[in-house]
Amino acid sequence: MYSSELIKGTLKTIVLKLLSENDKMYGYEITQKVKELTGGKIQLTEGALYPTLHAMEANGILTTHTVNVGNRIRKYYSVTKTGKQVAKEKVNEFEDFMHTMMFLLDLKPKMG
Amino acid sequence: MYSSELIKGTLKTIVLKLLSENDKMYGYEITQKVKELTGGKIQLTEGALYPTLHAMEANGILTTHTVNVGNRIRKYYSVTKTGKQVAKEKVNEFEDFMHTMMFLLDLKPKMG
DNA sequence: AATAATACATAAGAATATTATGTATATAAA
DNA sequence: TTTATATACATAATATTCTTATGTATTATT
Repeated sequence: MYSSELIKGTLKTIVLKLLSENDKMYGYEITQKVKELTGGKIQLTEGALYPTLHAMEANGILTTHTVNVGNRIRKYYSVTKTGKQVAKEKVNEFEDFMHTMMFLLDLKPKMG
Repeated sequence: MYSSELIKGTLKTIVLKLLSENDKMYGYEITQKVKELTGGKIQLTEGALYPTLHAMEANGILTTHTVNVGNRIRKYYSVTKTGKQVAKEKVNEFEDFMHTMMFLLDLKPKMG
């Protein structure tokens, strides 16, 4: 598990990337998939995930449809056309940022 | 310039890395160095930087000495022995995190 | 019967950053 | 010469984002 501050700001990027590759996923499924894919190193909390999903739906980035599975509710999220664009931009921005950070963190001292 | 949420949580890592490679730097110098090294893509704000520096000093990660340059004050920060260890850990953790994120973001869809 | 897993949601509080404001000197431009 | 920009610190109000806690409810496991 990474320190919480490290992961801040990456939640939307992670969720949008996953959703843009799997045409529908529900909240709990997203948490499990991320946990599985990262070997438990990233565990999304519900308190962070659900409000973010709601916000992205309100912003037209995601759409939902609710399904009853037995007696339980399952709310599937999908990226809209706009959402796909946002997902691409987010991922591109993050990759750019990672390169910048790699440069910064590998930086040799510049004396004087 | 990156979206602000993207940079959240990386401030300490950036500052500690820079300070662990340059045995002393002052706040304004740090903002300028980061701006220069990232081609303006990361611009630390004073409102974020100074409180963080103060906190790290209070935690024994940094030490300071103040110098008068002309009639202006300049407060130099240096990493302590503890701080060097923390810097290494922060950078290592970030590199690990970046690899995890690269994997996640390059992820191919797993249908079914 | 009790616990863990599935599945949603929200509220209180903590942490971190943005934006705005303040002080003050030094330099460059109009 | 006065105005704007750069240097250099600091803090307060606000906003954002996350953690932790709480709540409801079903299903599966021990």
